[in-house]
Amino acid sequence: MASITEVARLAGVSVATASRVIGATDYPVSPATRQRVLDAALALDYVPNALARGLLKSQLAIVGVIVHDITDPYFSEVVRGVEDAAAPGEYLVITCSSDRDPERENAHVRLLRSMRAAAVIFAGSGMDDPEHNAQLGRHIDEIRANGAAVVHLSPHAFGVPEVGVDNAAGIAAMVAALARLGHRQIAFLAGPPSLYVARERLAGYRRGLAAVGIVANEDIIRHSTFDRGGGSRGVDELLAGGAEFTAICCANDLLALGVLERLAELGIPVSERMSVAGFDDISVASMTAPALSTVRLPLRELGRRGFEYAVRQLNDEPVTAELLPTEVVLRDSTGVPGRVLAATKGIA
Amino acid sequence: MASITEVARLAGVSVATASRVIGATDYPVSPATRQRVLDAALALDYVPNALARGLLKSQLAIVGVIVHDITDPYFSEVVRGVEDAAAPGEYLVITCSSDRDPERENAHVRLLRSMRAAAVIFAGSGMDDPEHNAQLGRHIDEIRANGAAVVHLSPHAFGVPEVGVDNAAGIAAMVAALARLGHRQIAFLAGPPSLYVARERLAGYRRGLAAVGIVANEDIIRHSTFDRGGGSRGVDELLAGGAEFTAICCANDLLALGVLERLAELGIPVSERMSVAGFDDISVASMTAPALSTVRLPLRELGRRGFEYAVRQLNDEPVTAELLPTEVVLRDSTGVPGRVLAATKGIA
DNA sequence: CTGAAAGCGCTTACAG
DNA sequence: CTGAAAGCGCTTACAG
Repeated sequence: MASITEVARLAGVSVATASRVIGATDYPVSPATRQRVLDAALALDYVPNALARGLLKSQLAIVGVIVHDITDPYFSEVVRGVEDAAAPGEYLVITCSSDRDPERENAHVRLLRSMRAAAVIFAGSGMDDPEHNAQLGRHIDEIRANGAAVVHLSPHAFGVPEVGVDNAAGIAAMVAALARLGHRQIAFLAGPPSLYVARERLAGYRRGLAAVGIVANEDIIRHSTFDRGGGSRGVDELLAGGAEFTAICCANDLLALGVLERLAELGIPVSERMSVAGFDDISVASMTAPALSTVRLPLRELGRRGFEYAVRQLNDEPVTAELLPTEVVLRDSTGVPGRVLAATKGIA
Repeated sequence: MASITEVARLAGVSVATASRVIGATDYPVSPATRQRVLDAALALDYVPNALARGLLKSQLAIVGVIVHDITDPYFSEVVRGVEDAAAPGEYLVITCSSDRDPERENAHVRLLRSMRAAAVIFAGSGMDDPEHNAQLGRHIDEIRANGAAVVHLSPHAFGVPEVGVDNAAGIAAMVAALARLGHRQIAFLAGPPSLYVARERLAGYRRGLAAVGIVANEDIIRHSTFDRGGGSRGVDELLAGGAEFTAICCANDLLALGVLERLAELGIPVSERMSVAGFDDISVASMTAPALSTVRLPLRELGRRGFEYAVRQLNDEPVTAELLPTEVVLRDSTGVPGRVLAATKGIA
């Protein structure tokens, strides 16, 4: 691969001059000289060595995105947003699936530091794990001290996300929608208790209930993993619990998908006998049968804004945390409990 | 961030010695000295500068994966496989969503070259676009000349994938399965004609038909985009065509998902009146209603093997192209045409 | 407007 | 076993 030295030689100028036209700075170079350098670069198919440049600036034009799992539609959507925002500035994006494993997350962040990534975006929620957070905090301090940006898109150990979503308000809005349909006994599948985002959503559920004057029944609130399996198991636990409920509100869509599956296996018709609501509005949500009612999160936008926030930080521009709006999307998995129940009886 | 110079100073050794213990080479260093360097590195939270190292080797421990769209489950699954295989060797993976746009693809590959990526994996199929391929070919030559690896996971302009899947055999197997169910009029949604992988799959369809002695009816073969919209439009085109068919075989799952949606809108029951088959077995395939019959591709394994192939190339180990097995998975979207048709008539 | 030179943080012959 | 020094490919004061 041709280096700038060869370009300079071919153009008959010094490397300093070559660097000034390649670097596209506003440093004055005579038009004739500039053209000769450009011609030489083209002739040699010159591609600047980003490593050399990065070594000098102690920064590479890459942004790392730490996700739980890139195959989880929530995260791939966020990553796509980051990619889209990063492309114009010629940043490349590195994805790191951590599986919420502190070891993996640390290893990735360390590698990102070693490559002097310009920014690290934590797409997923933090976990309540003091030891891990201490280590993570040290990494983050070093990254920032090095002039790179750190952005969180979900609640984490060190506070509020720089760019996020109002999880509590979103869930509360769904609870309100369910209540408006007539539901009073709304179960909640809460996700992992150690995840800050799950805690926010649980708080939103309680707040939503309180807002419509319903007393929370702890027997129909279940913690779970944040995947389909958790939803499926949640249904079994709820049913085994014996308490009555006409709707299951889930802390994310993956749980709701598992609930839908399990309910189908059990022969319990949705929404006739049971309403089911998700949260996130991942792309599959509209493709299930019945189509899932959920709360739409502007996932791609979240990624995009997250990157833009990072760039502003890099440029020392003023930044303020922002909260993106959520929206309740009622599809076919939710319905009126009373009326539909009657219809079911009629059939049976 | 501490540099190796500071580590050396703190340990009271030369940078050469420090480098030798940090670099974990087998170069002999006395145990006592080694320990002092290790202690110093730990005390300073030393993270080696990958850019300096990369500048020397003209190679960074990153692997770029060019995908069509990271939010497409096919690709996120492949990327996850690459990530999993890359983690032990401390490689980071860069994802590039090109949207099958030559400009974007070129820009990404160029950036990957500028960062001296150790490997570039083309996850998606090549396109029949001579101008673009010429440019791409130049990039690939340069990358390889630079000692980096290039791997294709799907057919491309320059030949067969280094690690791939037998698309034609896979589709042919599905056609055989459909024929075994009794279908004789099997429509085919073929995807974009310019995509090499789509051509392979179309060839597989023809071969599968021939194998069971069915003469292909060109009226029920339609090209399309490779997304849900293409499937939906395909149904309309097929229906408008007037030719009879009892099954729709799709060149990928996304098309099949669109077919399922459109058929549901039209009130045509699957599989009672129409059998639908996909290809890829992306995770959603098992979650649709009815669950999609499809051909399973070992997507994650494809990514994993692709990376391993790249590593072997980097180490100058002997490599041979490999084809991963596919498997027909019959779920609920396919059924016997005759029998079910009769049942439908009985109801109607 | 142009160029010579220092230096970013490493690794690796080379010498001892 | 240890260290001094060159050099990877750039950018950027500094001098002219």
